[in-house]
Amino acid sequence: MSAEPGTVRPGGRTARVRTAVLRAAGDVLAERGFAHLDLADVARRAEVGKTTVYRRWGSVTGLVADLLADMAEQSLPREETGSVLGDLRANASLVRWTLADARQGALFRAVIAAATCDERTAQALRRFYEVRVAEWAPCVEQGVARGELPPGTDAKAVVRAVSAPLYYELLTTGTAPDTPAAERAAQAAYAAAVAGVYVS
Amino acid sequence: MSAEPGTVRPGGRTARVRTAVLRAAGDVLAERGFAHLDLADVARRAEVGKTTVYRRWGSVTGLVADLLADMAEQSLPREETGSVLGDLRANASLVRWTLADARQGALFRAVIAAATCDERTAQALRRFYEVRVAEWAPCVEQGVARGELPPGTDAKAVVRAVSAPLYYELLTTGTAPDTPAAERAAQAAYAAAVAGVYVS
DNA sequence: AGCGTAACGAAACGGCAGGACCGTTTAACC
DNA sequence: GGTTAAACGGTCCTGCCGTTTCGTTACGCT
Repeated sequence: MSAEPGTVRPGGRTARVRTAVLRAAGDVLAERGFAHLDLADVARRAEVGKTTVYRRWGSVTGLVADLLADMAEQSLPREETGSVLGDLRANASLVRWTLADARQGALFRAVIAAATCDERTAQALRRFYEVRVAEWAPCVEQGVARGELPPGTDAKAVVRAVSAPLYYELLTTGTAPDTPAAERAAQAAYAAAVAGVYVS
Repeated sequence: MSAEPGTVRPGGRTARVRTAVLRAAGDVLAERGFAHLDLADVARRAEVGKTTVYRRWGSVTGLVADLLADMAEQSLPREETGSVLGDLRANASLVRWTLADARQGALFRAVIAAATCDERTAQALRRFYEVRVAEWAPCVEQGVARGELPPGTDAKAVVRAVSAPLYYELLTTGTAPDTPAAERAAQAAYAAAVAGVYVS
């Protein structure tokens, strides 16, 4: 557990290797999918020794988990539109755009698949969503303060309610949701919140 | 493509083998998860030749797809409570119960993972949801007819809106949703539908 | 009941993912 | 700039997944 390679000596080369491998893994994921994610192939594309990939990441799920952690760091700041519905719309649009993106959409599908197999990946996924949800929760809290939503509304629950139908559509239809779907997701979450469904 | 084993001569032995293998596969999924689904292991548990499993199902995803198709056949009839909200509650409860069940919950996780890798499995999954959603859509249509929901409401969209947060919770937290979560899912879908979000 | 063949089962085979070994490079510290 | 060991990379290899082969069983049909 201790002495994870890459943590003791995070100098120039080590960081370069990590960057190259994660980039290559993203490429493979986007164009070939999770099932064809071969660590040797990733190593070849990254122009890195196969041994290194196996030593540092160990398995496909480990690599995907690290890729997710890397993505969690570069999170976009949320917009503020002045109203809850506007903010939820912005959030829905952001999620939709993320899922529609070739690299990110493929990554999410892969991550979800990997999380059902591997506990470490599942933890990474949970942490990612906690961060994302916590980031957007304030817009709901502001809405409560402004009197747009009933007091006691569970802010995180509302944010999750926006994402849920979009991910559900991605998984059940296989294609990323379109703009009207994002609009409906925001509207639905807003309507439910106004009705007091998320009052704890 | 033609001459799929098991279709030409579906007599006693062939059917027995299919039953035993599907049962064993469900057991392995429930107790070891999708990642550890080894066809040789399944064959051993089913007391069936390894060759047979590979010949008839070919791969892990193929087996999972068949398992899903088998489950699709034994669908429970929906309840009718007399009100849209009551029916949606019943639906949410059914979904929750399904996801909480050890065998079925594990199966769904596996199917979702497999669907992201394999196109045939993805098709099987879509067909399954189409059937399930179409089965529950009438309760929404009845609600429209009774004047509980605005005319022009997309019945299937409402039904999907009930399931979405439950599946989302299963995937992002790794645990099956609880009873209050199911209640919220039904309430939220109802509130959004009343607000006219799903009017096409 | 008896025949033909679809489907099953045991064992041997092959390819490849994943790991072991060991020499080489280079980051970190003085 | 010199030293140390952390990390990289090439090569070989081993174990397992999936396949092929061929003999056996028993289902469907008349």
